[in-house]
Amino acid sequence: MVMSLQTVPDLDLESALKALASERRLLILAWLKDVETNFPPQEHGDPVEHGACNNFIGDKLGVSQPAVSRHMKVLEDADLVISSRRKGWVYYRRNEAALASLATRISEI
Amino acid sequence: MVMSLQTVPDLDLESALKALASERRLLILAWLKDVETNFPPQEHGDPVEHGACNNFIGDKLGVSQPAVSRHMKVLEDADLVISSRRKGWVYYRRNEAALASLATRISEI
DNA sequence: GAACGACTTAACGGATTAGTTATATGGTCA
DNA sequence: TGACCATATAACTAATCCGTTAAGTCGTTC
Repeated sequence: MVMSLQTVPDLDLESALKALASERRLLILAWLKDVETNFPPQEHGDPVEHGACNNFIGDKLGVSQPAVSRHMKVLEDADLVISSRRKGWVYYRRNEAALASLATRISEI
Repeated sequence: MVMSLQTVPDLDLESALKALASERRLLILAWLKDVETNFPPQEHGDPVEHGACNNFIGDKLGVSQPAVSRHMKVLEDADLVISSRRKGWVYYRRNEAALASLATRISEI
């Protein structure tokens, strides 16, 4: 797949908007802006490089683990976060390129 | 209520996102960018000043009249469109200030 | 290889959303 | 005033969303 430096052409506007249209998921994205501040220290997975792990997000969100899993799947399916698996944990970080592209697309609505 | 020239401070991000997270409503907003091109001529209500009337939007959308009414209510409740009543018809136009403000808010997510 | 732990999937229930048709409501105009 | 017409509301149904608990999967680690 080819993409330019500025945009993420195959970003699905409607699914991205649906993913954002949730207070909990907006919270998660806000927390992921500063993983070191918003989450406890992690043994594996650098907070800046890999993000925060599913488990910690769930603790902070105050919902069950399956609920977090699904929220993160919605965000990942919409390409707004990127996951990486390390030593049994799943870490999520923001997809800044897609988020920037989404903002541009919305400015054209 | 005081608002600056640039932003709409009381814009409810979540309800605006929920309002946008619908293919039909995205279509409506796109059509309202150019009412003269996208809708038949109207007797009352200037297309540029007042927008398009509920009835025409429904025809174009291909759903029942109550369905349009509710879509427009969602958009209006989210402050993304502005309605004006004239001679029994309701016209809707885009709220460009709110849409611009929303784009800014989303660029900060 | 067996136990453990993080995550996923399944199954269920309640709330919301989106469509329909039928029925008000209410302003316009003869 | 009375008929008409655009819109709004009501009532209902189907689909989706979001939470839960329980069970399954799979890699880690001892």
